[in-house]
This record gives sequence, structure tokens and C-alpha cells, in this order.
Amino acid sequence: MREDELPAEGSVIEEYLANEDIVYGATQIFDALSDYTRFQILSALCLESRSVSELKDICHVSQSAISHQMRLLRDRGLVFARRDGQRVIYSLADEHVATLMKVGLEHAAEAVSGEGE
Amino acid sequence: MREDELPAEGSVIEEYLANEDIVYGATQIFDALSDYTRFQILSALCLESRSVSELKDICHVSQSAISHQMRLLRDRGLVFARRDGQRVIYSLADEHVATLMKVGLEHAAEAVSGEGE
DNA sequence: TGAAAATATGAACAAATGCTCATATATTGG
DNA sequence: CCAATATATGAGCATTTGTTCATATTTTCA
Repeated sequence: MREDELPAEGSVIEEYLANEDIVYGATQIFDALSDYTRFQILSALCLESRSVSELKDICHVSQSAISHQMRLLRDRGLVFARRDGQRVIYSLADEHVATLMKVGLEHAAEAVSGEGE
Repeated sequence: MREDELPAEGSVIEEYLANEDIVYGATQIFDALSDYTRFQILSALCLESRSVSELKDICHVSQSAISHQMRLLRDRGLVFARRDGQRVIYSLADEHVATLMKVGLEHAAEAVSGEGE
């Protein structure tokens, strides 16, 4: 089916919701974004690629903690690593991440500003 | 500042990222979407409002499990409850949720279809 | 009023999570 | 080759999480 042809009935989203693997996969990317450290890592990588030690400075956690988190993010296909001498440079591997973070931040910004209502 | 006036420099997103409360709030909404049961609940509520027992049937978990999850979602402002006789009807309270789920599902759908590469 | 139906809540518990600490591995320059 | 630097990994641990079980609360209807 060509991309500009819309299905006669039912939405693509509902098709996705009916697929257990896809739903589970969706929860996995949200899980990746649900931890403060990982969110900081991914937001830093949205702007530019970074080494482990740079990420450690940005997130104010130990080198080991960063490495453990990078493994998780690598395993889930959200970042990829490339070696540059002694350093390992991580980059964002998924274009959806930036979109998600943007919407999540907008949600939170509204919630924070509208706190005293 | 009027909404259609853009700031002279820097992006809104970077402003949000500099605000700890906003970043934490963002991780909280992702956390809500990171559990399979909660994701099912919220996706059901995207389509229409539902009672606890309806959600229990949709998610195949106990009534108690649903109630506990609804409390969490209520506390985070993602759903609101209205009583209708013996039933309590839950509705989606946040328009960002649907957007996030859509992007998350699209991400997962690509990951699933592109598994054998 | 009292039983039935729907929902909420608290305690308890197993599983998952994110960190630290110690140590292993990899790369570079002298 | 060796020391220094950067990163990865495994074990251990405290905390968090999602569920179940039992029970409380709320509402309706006979």
C-alpha cells in the first residue's frame, strides 16, 4: 500500500495497540525516558554526541553509573557507540526520542506553571 | 509575552531542560507510560472513558490492581474520575498523553518490523 | 434496612531498578 | 612494554514497584 493511501477503516494506531510486541516496545522506550539520569543523557545527546566522561559531568553521577545506563540504552537501540581513541562517543540512534522528550517537557512545563490552580 | 512572539535566542526546550522540576515532571509522565498495564489503561481511555471494571476486563488484571494504578494516574493528573452510580468513570485528563503514545507506538512498530536487519 | 455490586485502600512480598565499589579491558604516549 | 586515561562489567545492596489478599467504603435496589 502506498503511504498516501489511507486504510478504509480503523486507524494505524489501533492496529499497533492490538500487537503485544509493539505495545511492549512502546513501554520500553517510555521506560528509558522515565529515569532522571537517562533523560539527562538522552537530552544531552539530542544536542550533540558525547563521550562517557562528558555525560558523567553533565549528569553528576559516577562513570560506572553512566556506563551501566549506556548499556541499557544501547541494548534498546536508542543510542549507538563509536570509539574515538580512548573515548567512546555515544550518539542518538532514534529520531523519535527528541519528539517524545519535547512533548514530555511541554506537558511538564504546563503542569509546573499551573500548579497553584 | 504573547504566544506568537518567539524569544530572540535559545529554544524553549533548552529552557525546560534547565528547570529541574520540569525535567522531573517529564520523567514522571514517561514513567506512567512505561508500565504495560498503565499503557493499556491510558490507551483505552484515549478512545473513550471507562469504568474500573471495564478497564479490568481490558487489561486482564484484578480490580484491585486497576484501582491502585488509577490512584497513581489520578495523583499525577493524567486521568480524572467521576462517579456514575456505583461505578467510577475515568477519563483522560491530559491531551499530551495521546500524542506521546502515538509516537511511542510508531517507534516500536518500526523496531519490530526492522528486527531482522 | 440489608444484601449485592463496584470501587478503594493497606499490608505484605517478590521482582526489578539504579547505584556503588572493585576490578577488568582497551587505547595512547613515553 | 608500562603507566595513565577512558570505559565496561559484575556483585552486592537499598529502594522502588506492581501485584495479591483481605477488608473497608460507597451506592443501589428490593
